[in-house]
Amino acid sequence: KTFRSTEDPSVPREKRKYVLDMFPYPSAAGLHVGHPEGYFATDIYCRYLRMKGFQVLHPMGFDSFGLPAENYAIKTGTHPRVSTEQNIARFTTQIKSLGFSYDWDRRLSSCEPEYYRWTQWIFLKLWEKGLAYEAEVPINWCPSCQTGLANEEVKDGLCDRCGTPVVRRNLRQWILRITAFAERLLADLGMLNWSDSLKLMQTNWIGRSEGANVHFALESGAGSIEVYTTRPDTLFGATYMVLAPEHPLVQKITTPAQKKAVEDYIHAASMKSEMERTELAKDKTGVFTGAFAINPMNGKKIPVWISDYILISYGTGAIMAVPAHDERDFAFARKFDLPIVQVVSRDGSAAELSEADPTDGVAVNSGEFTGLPTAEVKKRIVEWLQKKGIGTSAVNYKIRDWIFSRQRYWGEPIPLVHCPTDGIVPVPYDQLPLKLPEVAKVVPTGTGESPLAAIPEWVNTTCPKCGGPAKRETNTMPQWAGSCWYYLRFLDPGNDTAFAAREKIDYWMPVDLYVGGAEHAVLHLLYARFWHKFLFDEGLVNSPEPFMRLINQGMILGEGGAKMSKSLGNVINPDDIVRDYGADTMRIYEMFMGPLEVSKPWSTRGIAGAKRFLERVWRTAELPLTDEEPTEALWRLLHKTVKKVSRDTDRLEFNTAIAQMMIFLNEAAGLASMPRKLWTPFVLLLSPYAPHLAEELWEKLGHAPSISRQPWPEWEEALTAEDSVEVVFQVNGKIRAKENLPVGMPEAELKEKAMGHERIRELLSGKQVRKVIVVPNKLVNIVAG
RNA sequence: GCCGGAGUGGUGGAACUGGCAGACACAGGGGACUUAAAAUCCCCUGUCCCGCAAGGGGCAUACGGGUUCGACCCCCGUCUCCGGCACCA
Repeated sequence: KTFRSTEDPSVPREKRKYVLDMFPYPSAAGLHVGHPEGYFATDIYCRYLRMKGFQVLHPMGFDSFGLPAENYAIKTGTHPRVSTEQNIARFTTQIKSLGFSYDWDRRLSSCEPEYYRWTQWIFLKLWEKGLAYEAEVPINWCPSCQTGLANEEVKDGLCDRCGTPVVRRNLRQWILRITAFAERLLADLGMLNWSDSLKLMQTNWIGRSEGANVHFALESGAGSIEVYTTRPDTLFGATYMVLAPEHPLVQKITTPAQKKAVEDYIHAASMKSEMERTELAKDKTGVFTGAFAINPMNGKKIPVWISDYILISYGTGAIMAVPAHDERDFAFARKFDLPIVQVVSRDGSAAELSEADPTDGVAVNSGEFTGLPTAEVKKRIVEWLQKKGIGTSAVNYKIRDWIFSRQRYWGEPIPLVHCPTDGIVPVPYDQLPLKLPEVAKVVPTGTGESPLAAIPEWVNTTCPKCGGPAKRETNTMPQWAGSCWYYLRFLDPGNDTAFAAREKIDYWMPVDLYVGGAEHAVLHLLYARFWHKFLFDEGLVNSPEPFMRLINQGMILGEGGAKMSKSLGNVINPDDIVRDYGADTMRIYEMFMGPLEVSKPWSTRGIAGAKRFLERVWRTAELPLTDEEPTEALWRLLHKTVKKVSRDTDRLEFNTAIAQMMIFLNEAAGLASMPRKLWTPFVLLLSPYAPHLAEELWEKLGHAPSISRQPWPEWEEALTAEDSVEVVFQVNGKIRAKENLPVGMPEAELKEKAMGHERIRELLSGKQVRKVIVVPNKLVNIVAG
């Protein structure tokens, strides 16, 4: 069944909602119970919104390019399309069995040519604007996956996908200039309704820092070394310098006596894997180049070293070392017996340091700046450097450009051609999609090149510009390319003249609610924001950000609280749950487990409880219906329930909404006959949560289908308020008595009631009343001693 | 190491803005129905102490302090678990 969503311009913007799930990668393992958790949440929310009169867009698709399919294809000698299609069919069946209200007419799959045509189109736009460039750079190479990886795909020196240690390898790569957007990716986090922890993760990943670039003249007079520092205030304490082994100056400045040692070191450093570098982080290594530079502040001669603790890719690839105030420099100085000079002190006195002290304080040993606080010294030294023309303030980011090419078959071909006369030439837009060549099976090359390189009929082509012989780019795009813009294609999936019509983008975008796992914090969620900002700059979309509100659903853990994993044998298959308990029970159970964002363990007992609740609903529905008025108490309880379920559903607090429905049912189940006036609204409240059951109950009430198109019930505020409350009487903050009193009793009267209470009088006898605090409708606290 | 988040009964969790801690469920105990079992329905269920009982009192939201008439909630310190980053100058 499809819940079609259409654009209706008469619907005001605030009555339209785009609610999106992260589209799944159709793995061979099939759906996992964790998958639907987020889908249930968005589905309940969408059903609720539709009943509240919203126009809702709620699509589903598949992120279907990727390594597992290709690896499986290589192993079995088939085509990845075959297993991908099988997996998609299985996922679709599974998803459909769970009762989601998706608009299936908008289904898309990122590996289909009609889809990746536009992924290639956007890539070409990036290339035209100079945001995609080719370079031979040392990259993270996974020997098992036989492909390069982006920085974001390496965790603890291991391949994020297969856990193999990553090695460094120089390869020609296509790279996207995400760093050009670093400042905006950071600043615009402010406009997003995302969790603070997620925003912080992106903030840290972008890693902005402020400091200065400073030139240190070489003693030989042959130029200078430029460094980046966040602590220009410690310039007086710079007692040596260090270059990254790959720094271009190394060759120029190394003295003949040191040449051999330096070359050996560079060779050894280049052989180290990411893992080795990380593990050896504590033990510093390095070699003296034989050259010296001059500290511009005090004119002292300082030695220039090389070490792999300096990264060529950050800042200028060179540092001034201030061992007194930087841990790494301190360790290095200790190891190689280099001088340590304190230039910042907490109390103004200088003493022997036993470890680096990076905290702010007051300058010491700093010439004219001595005695000034750190912040002031920073400012003045940068001014001084600027005046001298040897330094300037600077900003740096940790984020690197995005290594965008993969040496694999199952991805979008990069639509560029290498021509001997014209260089790099784009495939013309009217020739997109540039389709993957049909192959019987995928064969890895083993050379670090894509399997596409081994298909001469495909590689050899003609140059679109000059018509001469040329070669196709053989790298493909990474898994993340397709997910950078799929939310836009959902708006207009059949469009063959644009990735989406502008009026549809204007109608729906940006996404109002986006739900998915937290594992994409610095991958998909960063990449998609980058592409979206580019499209925004090009005037192709209407918003600077794609996802206004984002929720990360918590993980569903195994029965004991451990992560579900094949090796532990604690994986729950949703098919079994649907078969044994039904989709509605699974929906209710997963939503009742706890807050959406929190990780929580699966419980077979718990799901039995959810089933019991729905069975009880069914039995209650079998009570004879009457048109009589319900009792006052039940009528009030109903209004309270409508209010609470509405409010909680609106806030995505489904667990407490379900609890309230249980409270209502516990009362209503005891009746001898059921007033329609009571039961009809309850069934409506239940319908987003248990749509199958609710649909049946709706018909049982004598209505035509479908309940999903009925208006959401209203409540009367007056009926949700009690007319009396239990007011607590405290003596010195301890509860000593309670009394049922009318709502709204004035403070003076409450105080009188409390003071007059027999038990309170007893406790107060012989004591002096010092103070009485009255909180209307809540409590009276008598302070006495 | 750095940066986050969390810690509440036997279990999952609830508690809105600092105002009755433990809603709702699960598990457990007792009872009804039944030849019996399942299912269902009803009652009890944080913990310790006093009391035959009705009842009363103490202690309890990781731990130790603080602010407040009053703290799961705010502040300081400690511990544990989870997540992220990790030579970023």
